[in-house]
Amino acid sequence: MKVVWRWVRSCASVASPTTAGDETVSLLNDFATMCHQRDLPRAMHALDAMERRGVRAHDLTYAELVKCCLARRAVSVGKRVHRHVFSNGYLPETFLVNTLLNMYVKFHLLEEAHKLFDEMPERNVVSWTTLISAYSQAKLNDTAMRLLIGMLREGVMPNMFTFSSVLRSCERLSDLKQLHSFILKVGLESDVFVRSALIDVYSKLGELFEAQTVFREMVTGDPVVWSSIIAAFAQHSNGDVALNLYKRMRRTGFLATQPTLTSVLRACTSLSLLELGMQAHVHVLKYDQDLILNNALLDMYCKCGSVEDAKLIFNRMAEKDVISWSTMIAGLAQNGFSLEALDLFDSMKVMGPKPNYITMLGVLFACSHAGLVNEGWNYFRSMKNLYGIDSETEHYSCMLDLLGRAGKLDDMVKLIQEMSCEPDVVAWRTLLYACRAHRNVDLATYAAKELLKLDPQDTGAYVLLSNIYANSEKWNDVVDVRRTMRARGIRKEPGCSWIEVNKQVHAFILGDKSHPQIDEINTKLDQFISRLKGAGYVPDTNFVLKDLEGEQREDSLRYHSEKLAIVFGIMSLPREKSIRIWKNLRICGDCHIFAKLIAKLERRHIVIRDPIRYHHFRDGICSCGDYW
DNA sequence: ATAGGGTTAG
Repeated sequence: MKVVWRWVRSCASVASPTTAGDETVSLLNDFATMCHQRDLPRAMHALDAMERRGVRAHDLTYAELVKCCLARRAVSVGKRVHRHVFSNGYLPETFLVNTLLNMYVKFHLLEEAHKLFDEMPERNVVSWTTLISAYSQAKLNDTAMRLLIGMLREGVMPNMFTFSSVLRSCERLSDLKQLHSFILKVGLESDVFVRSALIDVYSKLGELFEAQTVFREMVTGDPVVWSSIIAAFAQHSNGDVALNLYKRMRRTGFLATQPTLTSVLRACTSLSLLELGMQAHVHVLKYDQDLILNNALLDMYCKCGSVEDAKLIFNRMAEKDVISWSTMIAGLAQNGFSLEALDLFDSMKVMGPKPNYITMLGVLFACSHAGLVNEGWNYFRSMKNLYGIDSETEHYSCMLDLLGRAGKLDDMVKLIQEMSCEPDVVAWRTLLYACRAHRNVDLATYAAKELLKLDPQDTGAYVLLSNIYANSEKWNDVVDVRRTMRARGIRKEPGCSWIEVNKQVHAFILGDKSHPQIDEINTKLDQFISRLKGAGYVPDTNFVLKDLEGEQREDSLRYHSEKLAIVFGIMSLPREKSIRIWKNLRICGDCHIFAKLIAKLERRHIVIRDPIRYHHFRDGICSCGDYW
């Protein structure tokens, strides 16, 4: 192939300025000047004249022209230059073809790029890398990986550019390990682009430990490598590690950029650290035009239970995309403002972007938590027609939740049967929850069995089933379930509540007495309980898992972690501050009543965030309307 | 002539 290529090039008739006439010389000079000045119209005019005379310019000049087309986003002009460059059987230098290749890639004309790539007689590392990076960015990962193999087969050695591109197309850990050792062998691991890509991909494949190892081997500090590792931990619910890394990064002397701040906000969000999030907000103010950063800020305020601040930001944002709207709609719904969420969805239909399937999850959630069964059905049924959104399992789960809360167990079964996709763990679990709330033991048993078929390790299924039996006093069945759990080595996750006081997080775990002030908290809790009992509080033992009687049953409720956290909050925070608690399990009915009464008794605003939603307790009532 | 980090739901 190489021989033919040289031969063709030497035979092509090229007019060079030294042998051509004066007019041709000035024409070519003009052309070169236009190209360097990026004057596209006049350059193309000169090109017309050159074609009429059958002369051509130097390949370097054409490359300038192609870059000019790229900058002006002139697709058809670019294609004309492509034709001209290859006219009369002439084969341009590889760097010029690479420039054309790059142009097609940047115009997102992948097919054209690949066609040109196939026709190239000589392909160097830049040609391969340009194409690989194009496929990688288009998420056509298989093609990108196949191209890397083709490249190696032709004996072209990948460089750091190739690796940092192709790594992002690595979907299997085995491939990644192979690539990684190849990178080590050729000594490219110290390139900062390669390092940040390695961290990214290990993180994407859930290998945080490996990501951290790659990070630790960094010698020369680099802001993007820092940002990659911080994002890795923030995205995998290791908010505390992410925040510590961020502190270290700042100490090392790197400034907070938009991506790092976004990850910091996400970490604050997952840890419910409103105070710290507000501190980060101060830094965000520098970048108030950054859409992604504003979206993260919006989410932080919603998730940390401060909808008012979220609304202020939402209304002030100059640019809002589908994520901004979805975040705000879901945020309102989760905080108990379902009707406001649906109003916002109405405005979105008029003046916002097209809703996506996540937006619809927020809308259905709002209906579900407001008990709006008919509205929910309407939204669910019209999704496909109005917005072309297919119902995924998540949408079915929302609908099931809606029906379950409304006690429509028969409709739930019907919906599960007509699902277009296979019912998943969440669907069965939702049915199980509804059966508990509405005391349907037979259906519950069926749902639990289906659920355990899909996932025999589902702790929740055993606990729910056991609770349902306990609620209907079927103690023998309770014992059975617990025996199965023990046999399969399954343990109930202990209830855990956290509260932020003076920028420090205090954890309360069921049965754990390690908090330094635990005695004081317990005494205070006893006082509150007797005062509340005087005011008519009756502990609701329906939520006790154990087969115990009287005092003891009441006792195991007494130590629920959220009660301890509430009492600690009342003790440590001034009255004007909201008591914000987040917990790992859903709040039980007894703690819910307790929180309502204590909020009234102590004139406090209490916010409890569970894995699904928020409860704002104020003056004896909760924003969820006792419906959760 | 070719390469990097961030946001909604689950």
